[in-house]
Amino acid sequence: MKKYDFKKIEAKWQKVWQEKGVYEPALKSSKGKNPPFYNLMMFPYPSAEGLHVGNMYAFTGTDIYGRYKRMQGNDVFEPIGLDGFGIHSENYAMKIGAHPMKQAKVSEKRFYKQLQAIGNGFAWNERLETYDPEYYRWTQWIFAQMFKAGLAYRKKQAVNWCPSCMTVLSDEQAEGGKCERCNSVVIKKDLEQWFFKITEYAERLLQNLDKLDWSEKVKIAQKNWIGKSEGAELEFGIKNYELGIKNALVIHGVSGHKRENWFPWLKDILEKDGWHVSVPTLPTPDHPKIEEWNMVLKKESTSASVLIGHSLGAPAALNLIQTSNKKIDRLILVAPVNPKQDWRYLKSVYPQADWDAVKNFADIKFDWEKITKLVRQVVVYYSDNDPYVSAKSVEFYKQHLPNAIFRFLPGKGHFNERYGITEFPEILEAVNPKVKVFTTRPDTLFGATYVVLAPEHPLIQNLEGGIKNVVEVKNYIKKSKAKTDEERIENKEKTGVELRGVKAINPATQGEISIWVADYVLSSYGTGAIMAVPAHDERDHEFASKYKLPIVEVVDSQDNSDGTLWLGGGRLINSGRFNGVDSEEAKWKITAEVGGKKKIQYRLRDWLISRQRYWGPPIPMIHCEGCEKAGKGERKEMPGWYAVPDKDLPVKLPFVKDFRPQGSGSSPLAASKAFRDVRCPVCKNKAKRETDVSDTFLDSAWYYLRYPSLSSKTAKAKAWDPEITKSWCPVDMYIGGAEHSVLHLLYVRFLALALHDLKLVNFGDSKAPKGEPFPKFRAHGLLIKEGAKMSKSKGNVVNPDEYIKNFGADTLRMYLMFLAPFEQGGDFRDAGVMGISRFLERVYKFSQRISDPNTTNYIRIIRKERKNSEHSDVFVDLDRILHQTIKKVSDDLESLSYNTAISAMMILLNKFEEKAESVSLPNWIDFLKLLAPFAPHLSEELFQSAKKHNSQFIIRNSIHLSDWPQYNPELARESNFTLIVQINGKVRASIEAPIGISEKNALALALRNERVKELVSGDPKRVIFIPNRLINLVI
RNA sequence: GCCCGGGUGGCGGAAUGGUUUACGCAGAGGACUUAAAAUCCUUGACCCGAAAGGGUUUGUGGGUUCGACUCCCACCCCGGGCACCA
Repeated sequence: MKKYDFKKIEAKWQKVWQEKGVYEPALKSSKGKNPPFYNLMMFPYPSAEGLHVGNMYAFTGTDIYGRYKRMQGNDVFEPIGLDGFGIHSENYAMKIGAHPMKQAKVSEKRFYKQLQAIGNGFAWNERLETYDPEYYRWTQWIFAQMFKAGLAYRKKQAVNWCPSCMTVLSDEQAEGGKCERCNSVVIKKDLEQWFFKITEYAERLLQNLDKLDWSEKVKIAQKNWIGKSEGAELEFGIKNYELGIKNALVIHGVSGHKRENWFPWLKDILEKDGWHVSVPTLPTPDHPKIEEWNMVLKKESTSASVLIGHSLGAPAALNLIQTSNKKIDRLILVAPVNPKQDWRYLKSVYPQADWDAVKNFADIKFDWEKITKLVRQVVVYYSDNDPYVSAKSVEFYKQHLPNAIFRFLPGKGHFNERYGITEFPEILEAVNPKVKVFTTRPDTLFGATYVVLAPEHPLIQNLEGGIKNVVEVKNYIKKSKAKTDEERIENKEKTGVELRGVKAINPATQGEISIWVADYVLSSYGTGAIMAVPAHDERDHEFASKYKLPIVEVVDSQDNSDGTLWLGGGRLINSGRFNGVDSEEAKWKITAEVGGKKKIQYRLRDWLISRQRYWGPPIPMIHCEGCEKAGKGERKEMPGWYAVPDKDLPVKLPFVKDFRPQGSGSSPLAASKAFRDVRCPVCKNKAKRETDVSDTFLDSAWYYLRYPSLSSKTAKAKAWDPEITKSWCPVDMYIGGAEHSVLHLLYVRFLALALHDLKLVNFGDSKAPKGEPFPKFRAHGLLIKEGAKMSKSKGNVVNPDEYIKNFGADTLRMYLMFLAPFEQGGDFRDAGVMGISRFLERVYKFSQRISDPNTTNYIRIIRKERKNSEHSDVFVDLDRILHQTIKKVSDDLESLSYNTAISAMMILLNKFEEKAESVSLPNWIDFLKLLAPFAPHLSEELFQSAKKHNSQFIIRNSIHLSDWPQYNPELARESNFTLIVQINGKVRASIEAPIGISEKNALALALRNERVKELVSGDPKRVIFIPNRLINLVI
């Protein structure tokens, strides 16, 4: 008898399959006979010595499904490639002291060899590697498309920075605030970064989830990550002036007029909020005389607490203050002219005005000391391109008003209509500051006893003049910004500082409440400010308790018996307590009453694309300073920026010797002048290349689109062929690890939806919403080893090569699938491998027995002859269990319940062995077909040898291209079953009974049973009969 | 803290509200062998019992039901994800 020589068998068939192209689908021909089925597994990243058994687990599970689909008559496409760009591979190269570009070639060879060895039905002609310039050319092209569509932008953001490795870290690498590699504490660093606007797609990404056939836990993870909350945005007024009179006076400049500029806008808004605003037209706007102006202004100013002076109105305002000798809360100077310095100049640019008159203003003598005493706070707005105000003038005011707040707003010119300034929110802020908060519980507004701002909140700077403890506040902000994530996590105790001297107004109660700055409020979520309701929010409660802030409970209108305090005169709204009921009605009622609005917030942040690393696709962007200055650029809002033209792609990653991350916060590529310095694609002057590379997740966000088109004629000219994409996408089945639940799987979906909106792809049928790349996704579980997590430090990492060498790929594949449910993951135990090894050994032996004419008499019996045979009962039996197994295995394959499918095959083999002489060749071939997806090599070998012994079965060249066994319910039907007899719910007997027995007959049968007779006397009180299962007698 | 997933023999794990423990591993007994390995056969939750049989048992406690691993409520433990998201 021959031995099961798996080494020989596996090598032989792998070669044949590849030569015959068994796994190559008809990608290009649109008239492929079989329906296309795109079966995809997440491709591996080569960041270690070789493939991990976890990869093997995932790939095998996917491959089995693909093979099943192929035998069901689909044209299955199952490609493989390497996600070889990125930090994982770069770090590995550094670790072993290699250059990533060279190491990539080494890993490539090794990984493909291993991938070959597991015997998957990969379409080897369509491999791709993300570091191949022919691939990343299109990754860059996609980036450019995103930029052109306004979906890529730059902003400054604090990123994770490891001071010891001197590099930026991704969030995944900065786990728990510590560097993954060197364990040092990660700090934050502000850097200009590229982002993709994934937040714009938040709602669609969320809505579509319901229509996707995905593992539930992954959908839930994505939902949580997107983090939609519905709530309200409410405005709290701020009182930061001592005089408390809502009365403002606006003073225009030369030829200014109250109907011009932002004056009407400001007046309108302030008056709605109960202010009195006067914007007088001064008597001689084109021939300004200070005496005349003062006369008019004095009348208007008697009750003003805030003075606003624009242009020449600024010195007018200053003069008014010193002559009227009255206390003023705030003085706001917008583009303040200094006549002493500017008048000759003014005359030259605006000759129609009477500038000799303006000269009068130059003679004003300012008593700076007096002014400073009379005005509590001065705010000055100025810009860089103001033709009437020189830098010297600004300097002049800075010198004499050292305590004023100077706010520079670039590009605003002279702050009038000529520069598009008809609305001026910054000045509104200064006159009448408000703070917006986001809350999901507006119904608790009556319990809001203080307001908290994030340290980065811009309002703090605005209020500076009114804050009495500015130094303390500034110190706090500095400290919390320097805080590491680790400190924020470990130092759970909340800290904060009150902004003394300013108060917020609770819009429901009109009561004054304190304002705090505290780092338990995040600047990146909502408005960066909250209303604190300590009675109904644990975090606020903790903070309020620590700083002795009032805690006011909002109670139900039916229940105010416990002496609850009230702000705002005891208005009651319907609301719950700490974790109590909150009614939707109350929420929106109060929101409307205080003039707030409904608001939807997402937790999702924009996708940070830049990496200051070497091993990735260079971001294909060019920055031209000349164009920026001229206000030119590919997109209006980003002057100076151009995408690299398509014809210049790819921007090849140069080989640089020192690829290690720099300490400077820029990529190692920045050091290469040859790479960095380019010509502007538009003005042809000197310009600079972006030197950051893009995130690895961008590489893997579109690979599935490239695979089917790789061997088409258009592969060189296009990222993908629209025709091919249309027939092969979306992916029919996608399988991968749950660890990619949020990042990879969300990025791919986002990019696909964006590409769909840009009309760059067009797929999606009834299976899923348009543009969704993966209508069906299943997450596999995690493998552990002998009850413990696999890790290199423990030395318990399973090396798949070893098992393939000792037991064969088929055994390893099958054991991996048998040890636990695929989607759950399980425990790899060496002892368990033996069980499968034995099973395949037995399969091999049984096959030998069938093919040996000396040991079997009935092997060639076919159906017709069997009917009259003396063994016909046995044949019926065998057919029955075979067809039951066909059903079981088919159903289990569909639901990826591989472990139970294998167990069913074991049961079948046991039965075959028991009745070996009666097993027919067709029976046996059906068994082999069931086995084929799991043990592709062995089943092929035995199938081919069975073919030799009987030519009457039509067999195509490979078992993997043969038809899946047809389930016949007639043959699977049982004739008898075990009737369970229960008495009072307890099993007392089991009797063999025919299927379909009636209740009456079943009862009679039960009562005839000896055991039952002993226990039952007289008629049972009640009989419960479950057809074909049990009968329960209640006595 | 929140959100998932799970808790069944010595172990990995099966089980449309209907015989708990399929299949496999380990164990015990036997056959073959000088012997061992390999292979094959038998056995196999626990307690009482010589046996027939009886009782107990799916993390804990309750509930619904003729009947609960399965459904409901409360709690405990383990694994994973998110984490000051207002």
